[in-house]
Amino acid sequence: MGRAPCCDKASVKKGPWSPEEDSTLKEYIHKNGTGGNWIALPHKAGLKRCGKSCRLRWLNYLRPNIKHGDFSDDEDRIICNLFATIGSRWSIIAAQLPGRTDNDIKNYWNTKLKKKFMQGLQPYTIHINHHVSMKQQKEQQLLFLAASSASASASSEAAPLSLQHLSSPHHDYYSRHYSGGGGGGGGSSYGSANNSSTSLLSGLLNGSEHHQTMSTSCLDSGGGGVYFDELCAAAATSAHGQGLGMESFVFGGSIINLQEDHHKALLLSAGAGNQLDQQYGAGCYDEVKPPLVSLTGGDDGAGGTNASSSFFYDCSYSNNES
DNA sequence: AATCCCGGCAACCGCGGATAC
DNA sequence: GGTATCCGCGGTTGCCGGGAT
Repeated sequence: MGRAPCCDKASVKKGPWSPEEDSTLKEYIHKNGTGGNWIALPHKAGLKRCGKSCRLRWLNYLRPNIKHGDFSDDEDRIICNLFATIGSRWSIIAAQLPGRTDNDIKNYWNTKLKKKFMQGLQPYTIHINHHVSMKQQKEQQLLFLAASSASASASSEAAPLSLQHLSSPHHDYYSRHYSGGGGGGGGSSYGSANNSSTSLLSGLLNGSEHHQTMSTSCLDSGGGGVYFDELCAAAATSAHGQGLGMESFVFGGSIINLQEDHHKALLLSAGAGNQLDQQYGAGCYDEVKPPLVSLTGGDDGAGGTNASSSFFYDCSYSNNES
């Protein structure tokens, strides 16, 4: 059975909003609020519009403190970083940019920023070597995009600061345990994408071809924002072969031994991501035996922790130019 | 000057998830 | 637990204006 339409399409007006409609909607919401029901709102306000249309108009144009156009370099950087981390989650990206709407950012990305971003992009291919679910394939595509985007940034003059560190890695093979702040509030897939992209990023920057089996454990406590810088810091540090010993990592001032304190490490990584903001360059990783790569992600420290998903890939990635 | 093409952007559509009943 | 409804999101469409021919 199909879903009932939210309004009578024959009797609602479509197309661009007139100034009169704008002021009617604005006045109504200022006086009465949205009432928590967008479907009923146009009727109450005396508008011949669909509730969804009213909602969109209000959120994107009429509500206070909306900014349009003139994206700053900082905003560009944030958008690029977040896109590389979580993909086209425009609402999450918009949440990091006060006054910007998801639609605005989406349009800006599609029309301008993407081209800027893709300049200098190296062609890479990821080969999935065994059957994976559709969801996993989707994530894999996201990882590819994230890795590609990050690679492009690393070679661009306008590269995000965090990514400018990513060059000439010292080791022949990276197989590490990353811990960084991930995407809070969004669920497991963000954590997966974040951290796997970090791994792929290291690999892509490292050389022409690698084969890994990746086990991605995702921790997410449903907290606040997305902190790609932490991932970059972790990736940057590992790319330069810095940090403490290979058996341990620093997190929030504590030295964590991964072999002995694995569970604690996971909890910490999920709950202390924000501390990496203060310890920007402190990479958090541990070397494990190839071909197993264990990746953990977390959020920005808000709320509790729960393990939300775990899955495996067997994939290789190669630089098509080599 | 007229036409075509293209980029930018506002708005719509359809889907998935959340919630109410 | 099942169904209906609403909300929010991301993808897509289509209009409009400006530049090129």
